[in-house]
Amino acid sequence: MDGYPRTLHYVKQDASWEGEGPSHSSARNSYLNHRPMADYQVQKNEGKTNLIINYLPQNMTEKELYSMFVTIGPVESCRVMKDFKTGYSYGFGFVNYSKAEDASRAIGTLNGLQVQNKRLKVSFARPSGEEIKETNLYVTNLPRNITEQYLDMLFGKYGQIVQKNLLKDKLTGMPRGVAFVRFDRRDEAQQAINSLNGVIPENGTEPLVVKIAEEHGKQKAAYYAGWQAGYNQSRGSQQQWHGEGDVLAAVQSPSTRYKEFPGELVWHMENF
DNA sequence: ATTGAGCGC
Repeated sequence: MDGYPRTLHYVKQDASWEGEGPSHSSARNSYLNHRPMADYQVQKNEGKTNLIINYLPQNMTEKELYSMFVTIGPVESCRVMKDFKTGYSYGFGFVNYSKAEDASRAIGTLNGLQVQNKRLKVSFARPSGEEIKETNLYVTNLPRNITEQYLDMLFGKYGQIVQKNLLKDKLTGMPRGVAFVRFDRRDEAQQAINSLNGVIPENGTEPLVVKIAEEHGKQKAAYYAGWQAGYNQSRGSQQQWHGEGDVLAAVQSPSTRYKEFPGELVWHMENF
């Protein structure tokens, strides 16, 4: 028990929330007309100043984030989470207000705001702890005729699905039988593993494989993207890399990488 | 073999 009531309330929300364009439907289902919001976000918001901002555009900086949120009120600190070495943004961040009323107002006015190709999600940050780690599941051996609705049916009964991504073949557009399902809490994800791993679904023939998604895969992607950005910048985008060997060799060789990608910064009022 | 980015110093 984390001390928070699990009852869900319903809060009005723009019906057409999407993380990106039509081809990216992963975030869609979590943001239907009435988005469930846990009690602690509705009731116990007195004294809460710290917000988590999801679906930041890839190139949004801390300074830009600050500029956007300081329009509501004084900001104590502001950060975009990035790969430490490359500076590659993980697409989310935190804004801590000086006053709780401003945090509430920021949710009211900035949640759902379209910024470039993304729609920001603004909500109260939770205290970090074990119960909100390892919530993202990697699922394989799904039936090839799988739909998002069926994914919801399969996984939805074990907890609140925050986000899901049904992977499709790039050429044919057909489901690959692979999906990611992110739950709100660790125990929900674990319950889904316990109940569904090794189970053959009604319209399937193979036993599902359900496990915690690897998170270090993204480190490599960040490295790759960060290196590519730096490389293209210094070479005027004229040359291409040819393979992963080239990338790793370049990253590991002595360079000014750390100057080009200073890593994480926290912006405070005194920076302005 | 694992996406885009939902919990950090």
